[in-house]
Amino acid sequence: MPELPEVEGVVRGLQPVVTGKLIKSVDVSPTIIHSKENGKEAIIKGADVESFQSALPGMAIVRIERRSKYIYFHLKNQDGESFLLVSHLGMSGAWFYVRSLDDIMEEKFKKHSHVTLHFDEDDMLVYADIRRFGELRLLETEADYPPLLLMAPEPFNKGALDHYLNMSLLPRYENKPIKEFIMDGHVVSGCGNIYATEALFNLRIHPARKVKRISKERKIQLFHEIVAVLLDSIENGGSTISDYRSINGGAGTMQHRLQMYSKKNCPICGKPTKQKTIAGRTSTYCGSCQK
DNA sequence: CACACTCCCCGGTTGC
DNA sequence: TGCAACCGGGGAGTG
Ligand SMILES: [Zn+2]
Repeated sequence: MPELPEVEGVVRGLQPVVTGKLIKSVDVSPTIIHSKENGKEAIIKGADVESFQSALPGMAIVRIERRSKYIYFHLKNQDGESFLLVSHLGMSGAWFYVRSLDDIMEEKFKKHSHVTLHFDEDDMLVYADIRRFGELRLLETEADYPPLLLMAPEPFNKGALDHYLNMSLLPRYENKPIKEFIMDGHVVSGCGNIYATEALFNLRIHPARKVKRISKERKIQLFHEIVAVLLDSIENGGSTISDYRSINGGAGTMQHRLQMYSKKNCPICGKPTKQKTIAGRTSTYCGSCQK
């Protein structure tokens, strides 16, 4: 599952190879066309296939950046007008920069290639998504899709800590489990199940502890731990678990450094770890070490 | 208006 | 070998 570090890895992989490319045409898989015809918002969101497909040709990719778990492709058309192609990888999305679809080595991704941006006959960027939880949106600005404006600041930016502390005092959050709180994209950008699990374990905080039962000092420590874990993961290329792939199917090594996520035994005391569903997500923790 | 709750989107994986 | 249940990021809809 791509979280902030994994998306950062994808963006760093994309930047040198597709910045400056001019989109000549766009292919959409029959599967997606079929779903869209049945009224489903399959991958291509907020637009029908035809308008998405006809809008992109003639646009150039001028810049690529990560914002939370989203990839922003900044585009410019021939008249110099700016657009934003926003990509979220969902559970199983991946980008492949290839000469042809056959260059996608893993069959399960090749089989689920859904959107192809063609730059030339043998030069293309392919979006593959096994479970189709990902999304692509063509906007003029972020404001065209208001949820983007509600995302928490980037965790590495000044202001992110204060934002998080302020949110922790709101009625809607004070009774929430701390794990649900830090995984909420309106509170912290880009922290999903893996890194929330790690940060809480590293600080010995029980994932179900209520937000209001954590001191300000402890909350500050936790925020800094989340940042530290995210940075460590970025340095290690992210965690390659199940369907996450970096660009062109590459793998990270952070999964080998995880202490608690998907572990059977606690690395501190050796007792079997516990599992609890918090906010609909499986949460692994040590019942002895985490309070 | 704020909040709580449910549903949906999928297919690989798991378990009976 | 078959098949149903399970899982999950995050928006949208309902009450
Ligand atoms: Zn322990």
